[in-house]
Amino acid sequence: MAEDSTAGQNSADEQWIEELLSISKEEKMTPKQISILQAAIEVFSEKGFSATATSEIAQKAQVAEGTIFRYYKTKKELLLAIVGPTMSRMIAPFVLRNFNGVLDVPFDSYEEFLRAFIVNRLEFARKNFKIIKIVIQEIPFQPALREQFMENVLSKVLERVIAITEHFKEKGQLIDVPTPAIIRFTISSAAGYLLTRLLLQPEKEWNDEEEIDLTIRFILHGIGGSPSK
Amino acid sequence: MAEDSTAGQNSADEQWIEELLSISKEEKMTPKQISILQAAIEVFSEKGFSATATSEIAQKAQVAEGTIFRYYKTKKELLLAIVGPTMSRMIAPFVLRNFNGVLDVPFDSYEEFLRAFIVNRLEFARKNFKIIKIVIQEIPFQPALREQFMENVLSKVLERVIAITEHFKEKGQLIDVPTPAIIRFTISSAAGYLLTRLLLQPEKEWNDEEEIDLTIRFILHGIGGSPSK
Amino acid sequence: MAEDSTAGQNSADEQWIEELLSISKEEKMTPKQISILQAAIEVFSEKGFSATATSEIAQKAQVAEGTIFRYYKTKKELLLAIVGPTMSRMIAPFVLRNFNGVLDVPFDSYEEFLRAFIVNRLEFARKNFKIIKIVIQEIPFQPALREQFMENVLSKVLERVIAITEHFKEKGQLIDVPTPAIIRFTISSAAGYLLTRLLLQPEKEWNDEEEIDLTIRFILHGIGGSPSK
Amino acid sequence: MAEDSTAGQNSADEQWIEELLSISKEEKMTPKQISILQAAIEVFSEKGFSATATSEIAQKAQVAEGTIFRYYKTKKELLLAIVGPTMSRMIAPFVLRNFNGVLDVPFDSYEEFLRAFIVNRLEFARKNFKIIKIVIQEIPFQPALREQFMENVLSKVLERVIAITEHFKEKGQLIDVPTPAIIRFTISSAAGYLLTRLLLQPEKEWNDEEEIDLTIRFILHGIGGSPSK
DNA sequence: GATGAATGAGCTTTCATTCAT
DNA sequence: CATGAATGAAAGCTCATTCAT
Repeated sequence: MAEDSTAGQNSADEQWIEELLSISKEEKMTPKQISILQAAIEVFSEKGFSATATSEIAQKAQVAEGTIFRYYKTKKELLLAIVGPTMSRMIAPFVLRNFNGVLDVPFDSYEEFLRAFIVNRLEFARKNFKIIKIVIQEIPFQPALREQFMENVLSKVLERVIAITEHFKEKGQLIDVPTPAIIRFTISSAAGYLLTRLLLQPEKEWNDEEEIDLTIRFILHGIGGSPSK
Repeated sequence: MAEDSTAGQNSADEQWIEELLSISKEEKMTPKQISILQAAIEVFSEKGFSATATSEIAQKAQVAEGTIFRYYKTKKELLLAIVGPTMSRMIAPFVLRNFNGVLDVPFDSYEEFLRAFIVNRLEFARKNFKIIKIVIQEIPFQPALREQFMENVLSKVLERVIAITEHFKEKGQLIDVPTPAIIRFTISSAAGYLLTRLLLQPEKEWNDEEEIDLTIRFILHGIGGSPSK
Repeated sequence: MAEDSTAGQNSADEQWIEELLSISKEEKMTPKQISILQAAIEVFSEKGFSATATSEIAQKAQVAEGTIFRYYKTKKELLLAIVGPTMSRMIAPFVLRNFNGVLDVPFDSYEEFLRAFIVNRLEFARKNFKIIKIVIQEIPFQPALREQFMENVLSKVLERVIAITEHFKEKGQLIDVPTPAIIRFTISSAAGYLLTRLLLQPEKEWNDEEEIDLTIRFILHGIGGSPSK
Repeated sequence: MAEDSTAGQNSADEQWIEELLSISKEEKMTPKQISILQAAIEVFSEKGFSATATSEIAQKAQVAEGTIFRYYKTKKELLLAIVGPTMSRMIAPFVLRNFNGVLDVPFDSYEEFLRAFIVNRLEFARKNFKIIKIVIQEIPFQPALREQFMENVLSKVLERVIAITEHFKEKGQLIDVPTPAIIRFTISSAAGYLLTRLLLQPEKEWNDEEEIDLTIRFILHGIGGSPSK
């Protein structure tokens, strides 16, 4: 329905709703807490974690300074509260289909997988742009974050992606190159598009479908011309 | 050989110490100033600019805190003094050969260009790893930095790279895909290798020559297996 | 009687505590804020504005240093908060009787006016001695202060005093000398008494009534002996 | 002589020359030292002693920072070096004629004395305006200064002025009022003119001769009209 | 729960003073 | 003599955190 399709195109500012929903399954959040998180996401992504004053978050959240510390013992804990759940959801599409240990690859071709992967992560990145920016900025400086990322995100994603890659290698859809390299090529190319699309030239008019097609074709066949022929 | 030609380009980068310290160009730097810069690079890259206390820089540089401010009026000025010259040197290999407006492409094949480019930038990134990390971390938050980067680095590099790309497109060595996309694919793939190599898995034993070969082959021909068809 | 009428004017000044603390007018002040102001007045008048450390104010006010800056964003703002209201009250007796534009001179003789004026300002100066000292010390160096003084205090007082002076000149009670000179003579003589009384020889035993009588007689008749002939 | 009278009208900025001459009798000053003093006078009078940085003095004097401390061990010593000699010269006209204890009053009338006194001190104040400003500003805060002023200046001047006053009281030229009061009246009136003339309205066009006449007439006869007569 | 006044450690920056050259 | 690099104590100010209300 129109409802749904437009919902998919929701403004980036509403990213928190989705986030909150996934949290609300665990614990209820008060409106104050929600606006604290909203404000913190806003200011952290704009100024960086260290350069952000809790007083500014409080002001933007229309909340007393003390209230922030009622919910989150320290400023760092507030950071983790924002970034943790989003990191979990980064891997959702990879683990969802992997439950009960069955290695099932629901794609007929690597191309199909690639397209689903890029489209899906583009959507995710669009919705969680600010939080992702925070994650990337702070991972180098927050050991807790890096550890969580390595253990809960990267390793699980890799595990899954390795399986998929080798699945298609066996099917002959991928050339016989070490799996880590193939994964690196794929992710580099996909991430290159996402970054250009959302960060470097966000205001440019993009034809996503076309660009994704180009990107996939590149991943599969490269950019080398065949003049020899 | 590619080895030699890139080595020739490297020679510009090899002066990095002198150039970073701008000894050969503007004024001499005192040992104190040098150790301030070194300490600042160390701590900024380790903790981030905002989270770094000038007192820590002073301590690491074995210098009184006031001494820092004799050389750099503010902490931000110190940041720019570190980052500015390095940004200039990021583009050195691109502008060097572009002098007097002649569009000369000193490579017979795109592959040759690619190899020279990757080898050269890998060397540069290895030597300037910490500073590059600082640049990447602070560009989103320091308008002065972003502006300088956009105007002095990115635009000049792109201008040159566009010329090179279209040169090889005309020679039929590259497929007929919009130039921006080709550049994006190339840079994504190269950067993907550099990041993995230096940031994500720096401790892994890397066979650079082999990996660069793989990466170039990927850029030119992709990872799609042909036999499946 | 002069006594009564000046007492009536004094009543405005007698509220100095409340008024300085602006309790009756704008907002309530906390005890901490009051003791900050009191400590600041003390130390500023004793050491001068520039030579006063905020840490000393904090210590004297039994308050953490940060608390000062909760109430006053900068040290200079604290100065203005002390000095501003007092400057306003310097002119109170002059504007009070000037309401609704009517030029009324509630004194039968210049002598009566003089006595009321000197008594009233002596009282005011006695009560606000330290603040006045601060004002005088800082006016040459604080443009904001000087401007405020010129526009809000001096011009209004002069306007009123000119009117009074010309009123008594018309009545023949004052000789025909340019009004600015007359005002200068009067204020010099009155201020000369106040300064000697409060600043130069504060510990001397003063018979104020007698000295004021002498001063008024001087202003009116000078010190020239008549028998010279 | 013409020499002398024009020398008396020297521009205010050359006040230091006169000062230096009076010092040079004791010890030679180097050009550096002179420009340090000049610069210090300038900046102290403009910003106040405490708010002045020695670095600014050095800069304005075209001298290295260390040079200042070669001549004056501390910043305060520099202040005293400026202010001390000038204070001595404040009393010059009073002590000059008082040598060998003879009480000689070289004036036939108090009026004559007054005129000489005011003209002379106006000239002095004009030449030493900036230094006098510094003296007045810093006396409240520098005990050393206050002590020197009290002992070396005020007491000697008073001693002399008391003698003069009583001389003319005996001659019947002054009314029989306590001498301290008479002195106060005289000095207040004279100082009132000097301050108005040099500080409050320096840019106004003044007819000094006329104003001094008015002031003297005021001191002697007051401003009271004689309508009753 | 929610507040926001209060804190004090710590920040960046200034500055009088020293001293090797 | 003169310099100016170097110092480090102290300045003004910020900010994460606490706690009485």
